[in-house]
Amino acid sequence: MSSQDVNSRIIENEWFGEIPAELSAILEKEAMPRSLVDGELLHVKGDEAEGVYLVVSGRVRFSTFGLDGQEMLQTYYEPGNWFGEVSVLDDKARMHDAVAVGNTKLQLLPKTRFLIMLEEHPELYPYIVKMLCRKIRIVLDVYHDTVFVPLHARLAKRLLELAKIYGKNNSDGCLIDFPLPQDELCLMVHGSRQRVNKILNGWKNKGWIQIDYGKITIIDMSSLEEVFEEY
Amino acid sequence: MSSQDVNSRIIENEWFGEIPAELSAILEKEAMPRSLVDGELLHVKGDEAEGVYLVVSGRVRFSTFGLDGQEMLQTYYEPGNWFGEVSVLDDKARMHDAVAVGNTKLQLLPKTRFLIMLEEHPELYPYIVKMLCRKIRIVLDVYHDTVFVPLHARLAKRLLELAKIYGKNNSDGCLIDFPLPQDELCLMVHGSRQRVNKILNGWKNKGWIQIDYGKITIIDMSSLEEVFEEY
DNA sequence: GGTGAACTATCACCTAGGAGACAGTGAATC
DNA sequence: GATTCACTGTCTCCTAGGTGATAGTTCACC
Repeated sequence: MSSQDVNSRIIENEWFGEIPAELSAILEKEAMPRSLVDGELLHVKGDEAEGVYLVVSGRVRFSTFGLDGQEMLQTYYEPGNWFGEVSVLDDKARMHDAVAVGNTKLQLLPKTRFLIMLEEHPELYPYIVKMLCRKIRIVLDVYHDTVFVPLHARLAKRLLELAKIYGKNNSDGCLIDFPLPQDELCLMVHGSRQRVNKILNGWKNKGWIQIDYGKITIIDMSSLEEVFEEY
Repeated sequence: MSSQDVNSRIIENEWFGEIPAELSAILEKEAMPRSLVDGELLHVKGDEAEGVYLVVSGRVRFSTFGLDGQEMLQTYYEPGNWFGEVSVLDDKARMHDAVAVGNTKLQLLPKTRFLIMLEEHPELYPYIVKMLCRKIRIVLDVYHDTVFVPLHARLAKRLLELAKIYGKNNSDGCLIDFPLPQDELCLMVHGSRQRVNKILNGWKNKGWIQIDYGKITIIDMSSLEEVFEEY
């Protein structure tokens, strides 16, 4: 809805930078390295939490599945992001499947070490709390959208978000510099490939976007913004 | 999905009891009374947070709206519950509309007082953190359901949850002792009145539930459980 | 005990969007 | 430069579930 919301999901992948030096120092120094090959499963929904992970290189895909095997892509974690705190903080099962995309290096800070760190540095709590609040807002926002906002508007919104995270401006417009086959986009907005393709082509014909093999370039941002603002 | 999940939304309305005596003492003593008449608006989405509220009597309805005015009911807060922490903790806008149902008495603990209390009692942080984690899990779970789970299964799930919260066992079965016109149920599961009615009548004909004016009694819990476990 | 408001029950119809099938096209690999 | 595979483009058909209209019930209140 508001352009404020548009930013929210992006920040999710950026909060690592906000954190006080202490925490990132501990994370980077004390964590144990962990390597995954392309497609390797880090954990599945229901697993117990080992700890908190920092992505060093590669990418981690976070998703859940319906009973019919239908996937819902939650997010990707990129180098510099970290993830997995919720299950550590509340000592409950993981809520997503996590899979490496490309050969991936992580740093694992074990659960107990993370919790001890919090005890030793209670001044970190406000940061943790703010992060959790942000996650609540993000999820509520996405939930709201999937209930109220039609597919084409969700798609527009998601493209704009991707552009903000991965966008590279070039002569044609803003290229989303991320491997983005349309199937992938479908999983993000939870629509069928056929529909998503049709909507994208509609926009292409209007000159709003450019579609290449595995790449999308946004030519007319403001038209896309209108699409979801007026859904 | 799992019966674990079924409980999750209930706990949301029960966590007040888990909180250490200090916090509830402060909340109950230092908060300022606030009275609302039936239907009175406490705040809307986008408002700045005044503080944290404790429900003393009456009920508060939390919901959001789509552009077309379509309502989505998030939850009710009952006497003993408190709400509104997220916006206080992260100092951002409210995410829901809050409306009094029936004449309602609240206690308001102003934002600054709440934050000072946290500074003075950092030992409360773990509780706050766990509560936020629970909220994340609840919202993710509901989100997952609305994406993957068909209406009839969501409805079954919701009825069982309501039965756990408001259920009173009597000779017929488990009466959901809460003003529950079918429109209300529709807002909760986000389905149309006609569909919900049809599904309910299907179950009535199978003898699983009993439908009265504004009341539903669950006769056969396990059949309803199967409905959403096998959706 | 009569009237109106709130609620339940069901029609018939409509629409968004999912599913299957299959053809075309770029791109990677040998 | 031919083969294969991943990806895009478009059909056609199908289904879940929304909408509108309308009638019957229950209740609350005068």
